[in-house]
Parts: sequence; C-alpha cells; structure tokens
Amino acid sequence: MMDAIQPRAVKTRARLLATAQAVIAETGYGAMRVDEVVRRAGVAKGTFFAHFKDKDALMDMLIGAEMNHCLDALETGPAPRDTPALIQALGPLMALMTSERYVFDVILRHSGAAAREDIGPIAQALDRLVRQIASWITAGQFRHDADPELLAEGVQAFMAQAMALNFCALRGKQPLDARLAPFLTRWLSPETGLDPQGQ
Amino acid sequence: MMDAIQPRAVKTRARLLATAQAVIAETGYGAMRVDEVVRRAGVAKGTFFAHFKDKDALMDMLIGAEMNHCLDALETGPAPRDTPALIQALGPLMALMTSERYVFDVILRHSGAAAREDIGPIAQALDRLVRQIASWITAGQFRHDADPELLAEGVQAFMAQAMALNFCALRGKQPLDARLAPFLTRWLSPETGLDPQGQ
DNA sequence: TCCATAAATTGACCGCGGTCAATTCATCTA
DNA sequence: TAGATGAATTGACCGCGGTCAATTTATGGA
Repeated sequence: MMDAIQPRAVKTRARLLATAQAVIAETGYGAMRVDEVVRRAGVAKGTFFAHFKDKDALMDMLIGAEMNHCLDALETGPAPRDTPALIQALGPLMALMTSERYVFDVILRHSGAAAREDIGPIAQALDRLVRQIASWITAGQFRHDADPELLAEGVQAFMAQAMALNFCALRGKQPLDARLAPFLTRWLSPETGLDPQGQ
Repeated sequence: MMDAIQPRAVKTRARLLATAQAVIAETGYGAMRVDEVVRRAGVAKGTFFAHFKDKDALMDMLIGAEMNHCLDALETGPAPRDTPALIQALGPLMALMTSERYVFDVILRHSGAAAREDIGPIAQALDRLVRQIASWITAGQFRHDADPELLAEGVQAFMAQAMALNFCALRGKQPLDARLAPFLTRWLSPETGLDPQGQ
C-alpha cells in the first residue's frame, strides 16, 4: 500500500547528487556546503537530509564511486607481478585518496563500518581493493608462505600510513611511492625477508 | 616592553585546563563542549580561544599527556623480548587510544604534523612510541636484518589498522591483540618469514 | 470525483565551534 | 600619580551541519 518511492523523489535525489557533483567539481570536496547544494538545486535544506542521512553519507557515495572507477581500471589492466609494479598500479587510487585532506579524512572515517547494514561505498571499495591485491599476490612473484588476504591487509595498512604521512610536512615531500616501497618490499618479497642493505 | 604573559593569564589558562579535565572525567572526551568548560570556568568563550587555537588543540594536549603517561610506564617497565610480549606491552596504550571513537579520531587527525612548528603532544608521543619500539626491536629477539626504525614504523601501521578495525562491527569483536598478532608475527619474527601454518 | 492516507518537501530553529571589534585591566614611564 | 601602551577578556555574532512539526503533493479505493 503506497510504500513505493514516488518519481519526483527520484528526480529530487538525482538533482541533489548532480548539483553536489557540480559544486565539488568547481570547488573541491572540502569546500562543498550543504546550503550551497540545496540553494542551487532549488530545494529546502530538510529535503537534503531526507535523502541523505548526513553530509558524510553523500560524501561516502561520491568518493566511493570515484574509488570504484579507479578499481575498475585496476581490474581491467594488467596484474602487477612484483612490488614496484604493485606500487605503480596503486598510484592513481592513492592520488585520489589523498587529493584533499578532507577526502582522506572522510575515507578514514568510513574505512570501517559501524554495523552490518551500513557498509558504505567507501568501505566496500576498500574491501574490493584488498581482494584485488590478494589476487595479485596469489598470481604474481610474491611470497606465498602466508595467506594472501593477510598480506593484502598488510599492504592496506602500509598504504594508509604512507598516505597519512603525506599530509605531514615533517617527513619531507618524499613521494608516496618512495615512502611505501621499503615497507612493501620487506612485506611482500619472495626472498624470505632478506635485504642486503638492511634498509 | 610588556610582552610577558601576565600572571592572571596563567591562572585563567590553568583553570580552563583543570575545568576541561574535570568535564572530561565526568562525561568523556567526545561529550566535552567548549561552552560547558567556559561556563564552569567562569570565563567568556573568546577567552578559551585566546588560550587554545581551537578545541582540537586542547584535546591534543590532554590526550597527548595521557599517552605520555602510558609511555612513561612502558619506558620504566621491562622491555618485551618477543612479539607476544610486545603486543601485551602495547595493550594499555592501545586501550587508551581506542577508549572512544572520538579520541581515536583526534589522534588520527594529529598523527602527522602539518608544519615543523606545530608538532603537537600527540605527534610527539607517537614519535616517542616509534623510538621506543625500535629500541625494543634492537634489544630483543626480533629480526635484525632490517632497520629497527623501519620495523617500528611498520608496527605502528599495523597498530593503526587493528585499532581502526576495532570500531568496525564487521570484523567481529575479536580483541585488538588477536587482530594484531598475525601481522606482527610475520613482520618481526627472526625466523626469516617462515610460518608452517601459512597463517 | 472525492476523500483518506502516506510520501515528499518545507523552513524556522537548534547546537556548537569559532571570530573579532570593543572593553577592561595590568604595567611601565614621565 | 596620571597618562600611555599593550595584554587579557568579553560577548554578540557568524557559519554550517542537522532536526522536526507543519504543510503540500501524489496515489489508491469507494
């Protein structure tokens, strides 16, 4: 009995999403204001929150979608067969995740889901990433004396740390890749952990 | 020429700090409100922000101080000589860092310093932690074929990931220690990465 | 065609962090 | 001791995310 969403609601939601994307395209994620979006979309503020739990939920969707585009590309492209190739493959995704401090913060906030039902797009994308990395590890020239899933989660941990350090003036403007390399080399290399340089 | 801070300012600042601590002791970090603190301290809101750059800066101090107490205990106590002991030693600090979602968020936000001059207490404490772990690694029964500093930073990355997953209903209510163990074992064990279980 | 019911939308309002021009207060100098 | 100078404090105000009772709009049944 009338529990279906009406067409106008679908339209409104679509307009809000489109407007938000337009605003973000102009000013970036961090500068997006709910007031600005609803003003441009020509709806009341309350309507926004009728369609999205909060501002973060919208960000989750939009950023998650962008991450998934990146992941699509990764899935399509050739599988990296060693650590340097892996780091290179991860480049675009990490660039996206660190494009703004605000974006990285949103991702961190959504990297774990609070409850079974509210796994957002970002959490899903990160999960997809781990599975992708695990499959690469299985197929490529990496160590195979450990659960690929575990290794993949480790890669994610190192990625997060490297990206966090990216917003830190201290550790120099060393590029992400360079900061990540020593960790991943040691974590993934098939030669049982040896490294003549000790570095 | 009068550029010294006046005694009353010192008093005011001290009263704000004490009041904030009292409020936090009652309600927790996340529920602390600047309005509540200034009301109880009997000062105007503007005064608060004359003494602390923003709310986060105060949190940085208070949480950083608590972390340093933990680190004092770690420095005093016996050095863990293997991975299980290391995990156990880190327990209290991780418990503090994950005592509230809000606390963990503040720590993440301050884990990297934006500029040379504004390294806050939390960033300092985390740096201190890495150096402490590195010294343990050097002294204990851990792998010595890699830079202890690098290994210590890796430990920090795994800690962060384990703690983040702590706020996630998915990965079960598995205790922090258990989530951390497989990573640290593989990362730190002196036997060159082998593990009969592959897990 | 008209009404009942629920979905969709509205906008005034709130909470809370943060700002700043104005004011008060302490200290130095003539 | 009377200005003069800057430190310290004040509180009205703002920006922005989020709420909710009230109102409008769409839809199914008689």
